[in-house]
Amino acid sequence: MSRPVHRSLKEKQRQEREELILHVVEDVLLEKGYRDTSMDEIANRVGIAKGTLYLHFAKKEDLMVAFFEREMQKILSTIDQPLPADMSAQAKLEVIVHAMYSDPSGKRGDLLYILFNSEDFKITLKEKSATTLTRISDKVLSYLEEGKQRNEFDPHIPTIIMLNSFFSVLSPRAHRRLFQSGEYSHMDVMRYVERIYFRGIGGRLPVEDL
Amino acid sequence: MSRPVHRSLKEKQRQEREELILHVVEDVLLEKGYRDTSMDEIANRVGIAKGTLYLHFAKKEDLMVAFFEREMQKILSTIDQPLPADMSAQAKLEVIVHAMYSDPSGKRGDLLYILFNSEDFKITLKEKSATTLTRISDKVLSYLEEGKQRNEFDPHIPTIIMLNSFFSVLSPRAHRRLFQSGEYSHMDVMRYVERIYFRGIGGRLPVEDL
Amino acid sequence: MSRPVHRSLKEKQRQEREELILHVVEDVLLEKGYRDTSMDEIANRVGIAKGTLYLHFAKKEDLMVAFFEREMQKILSTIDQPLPADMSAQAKLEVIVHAMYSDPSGKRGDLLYILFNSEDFKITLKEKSATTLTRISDKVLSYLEEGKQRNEFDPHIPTIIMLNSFFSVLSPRAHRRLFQSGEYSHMDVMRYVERIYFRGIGGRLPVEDL
Amino acid sequence: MSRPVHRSLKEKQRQEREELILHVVEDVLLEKGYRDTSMDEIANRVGIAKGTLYLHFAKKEDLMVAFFEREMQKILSTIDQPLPADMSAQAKLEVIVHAMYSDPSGKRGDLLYILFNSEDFKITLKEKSATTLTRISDKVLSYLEEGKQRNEFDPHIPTIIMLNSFFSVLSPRAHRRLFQSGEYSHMDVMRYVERIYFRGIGGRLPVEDL
DNA sequence: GATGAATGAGCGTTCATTCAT
DNA sequence: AATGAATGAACGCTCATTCAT
Repeated sequence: MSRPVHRSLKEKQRQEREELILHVVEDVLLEKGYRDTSMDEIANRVGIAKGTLYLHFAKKEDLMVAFFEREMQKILSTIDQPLPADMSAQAKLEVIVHAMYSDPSGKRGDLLYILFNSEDFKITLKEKSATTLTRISDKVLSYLEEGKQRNEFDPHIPTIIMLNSFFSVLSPRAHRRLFQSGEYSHMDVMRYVERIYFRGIGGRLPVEDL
Repeated sequence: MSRPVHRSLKEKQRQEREELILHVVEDVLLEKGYRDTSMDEIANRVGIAKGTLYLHFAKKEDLMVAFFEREMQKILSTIDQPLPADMSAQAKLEVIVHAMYSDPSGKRGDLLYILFNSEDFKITLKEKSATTLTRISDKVLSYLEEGKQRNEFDPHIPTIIMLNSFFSVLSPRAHRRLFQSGEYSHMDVMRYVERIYFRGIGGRLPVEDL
Repeated sequence: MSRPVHRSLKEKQRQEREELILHVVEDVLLEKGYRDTSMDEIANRVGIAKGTLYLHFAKKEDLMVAFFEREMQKILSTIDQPLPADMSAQAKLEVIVHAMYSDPSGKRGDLLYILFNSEDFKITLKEKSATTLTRISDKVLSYLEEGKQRNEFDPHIPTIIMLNSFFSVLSPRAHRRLFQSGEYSHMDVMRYVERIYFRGIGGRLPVEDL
Repeated sequence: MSRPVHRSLKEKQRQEREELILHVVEDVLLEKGYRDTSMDEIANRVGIAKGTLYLHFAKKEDLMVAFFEREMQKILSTIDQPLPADMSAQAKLEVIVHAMYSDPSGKRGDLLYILFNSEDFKITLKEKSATTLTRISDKVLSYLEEGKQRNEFDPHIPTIIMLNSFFSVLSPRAHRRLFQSGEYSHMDVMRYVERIYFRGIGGRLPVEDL
């Protein structure tokens, strides 16, 4: 029975390294952006030879796709759970906002930002991992529709425009410097921005403001 | 006394060419994005030698900085005129929105988008041309403050957060596909997004919605 | 006394695997040529690890040398049997031609072709396995000499030139497309080419042509 | 009028260097074969930077195609002149043989040999420069047909097989070592091989042999 | 000043070979 | 003995920058 153990050990090590690689990718992406992230630098930082990197991911693009796919899966797994039917549409959307943007460092949001804005890469990635992205986007869309039907949100604004605004206004990249300077916490900033967005689409104000 | 004349003639030609170069940069940037814009292509399209390009701008980055600097100066010159004191803060901000994003083609907005998103380039650029950007930003900031004092806008939201949201939500890039698909006009989209933003910060709804 | 048995068992397995490897090499060589035959592919097709391949052959080149060496040994063993003394020199040479080039598929000829033409590889190979090649070549040489003495072949042509021409004109690779297109059978082509060669060196025409 | 002069000077230098590059390509190809000829080595031997090589030829393949195209054009220009109608077919073919294979060094033949045998490269090249190659081949074909009609050559042998044999038997690569060892001159070897070929296809013997 | 030929560091990718297990 | 993960030198190619003319 030593074989399976051995194999799963190897497999475990492999996955651990893959994790390590993806971790480094995250760092470098955040520092340098997509185009300036070189396979050499990733390999060096991981502490492996460049060839080894290619044992895990056959192309740079594959590596990046894997990275973002994983990132989006994390979000999806958080938001894919059914929410109570009596929950307001806004509350449901707030759950999604937190899944997407509320990690302590604010990295998640920055990465999504890079994903959505990385020039040429964007197109390819969207083709390859459209599914996961679409599923997230569809979820948001359905809650926005629901909110309009329930008269939570302004029915005069096209849902598709609400959807686009959801992703652009809530992206924390824009607000990055604020919580990096320490003036506001990441959480504070997100709360204010949510308030702007939801009031903007006709939603209610948080209780504390009444 | 022929020297000064000669020199200013030369100088005029020089500036004309610089204009031409920056014009071409706009085209190529919009077509290909920052990273895929090569010095070769710019020189070719302008009809000058690559070396000549480097007489005007010592580095690719300098060229890009100059381009965006000029772009922001255009905006600044439009919004720098004093507005009637009895104009509402929101109306004043709408003037700025239109200066920034409302050219018929939507090019301006796309360029600002490229500017704000061009990976590593962004950081450098902000260092070099912070002044102009700051002056635009200060203008927006002062109108936001004014609006809060006049009770047009929600005083509970920090102005700095309103400011950041102003730039992120109103960026038309996010909505690009919408008016490129023809579903909505550029103007329609901007109107809806403005509505979301201004209502979001506590502003009034446009008259038509009352 | 169990050791020798064990060892010879191991040895037998080893040789069987070596056979298997060389078989696979044949396939891949024919499909891809020398340079595009990778150690990875060979190991995969054999079903062993790449490291194991290197236990048998220390370098890619060694593997190739071994393969061609064996190929030539096969030819040698066929042509090494003594032929009837009253057989004409031409008939004897035709036996060799058939040993070298006449397998149903035409594979043998293609392999010799690859051997003789594999760019840099050729030189090294000739050094390492000159012996077997020389023995084949000597056989041909002796029959050519014999034919000249018996007045079968033109005594004015240096035997060494006859020898070189023997290998070049009879290589079926040159004629490959012909029998691959189906216009002529492999056998037809070989017969015509033999006719050209033997008449060329002064030999008789086949009976059917008289 | 200095401009045209200047330009043609530049152009001249450009062509001179292109010549130099193609010369180096010839050397390296003969030494290492197609696959082992690297752009780095070519550039180094020419004494220019790698990038400069790419100013002349956009891809390795283009460089190789250019090289072989030029080589074949040389042959074509020699054999494309009309020959006297009363010349025998064999004499006409001998003109072609000399054009193809009779340079003092025997390099030409070796290069054609590399061209015809360079594994993957062959296919691409044949596509790109099929025309020139076809024109040479057609010329040979037409003379062979002519010879058969005039009863110079054996009408029982298919012309296409004569054609293939023409290129394979007369390739001097096979005979390289002979004249490299000094035993026979390049010219001697070619004369003997021609004799074998032409007698082989039913042609007459040279006068000296009667 | 204007040119554009020349440069060379850097990129993503491959693969024969090694070596810890 | 057998494995296959790991290596790293080498490849073809690009492009911002320089510099002789």
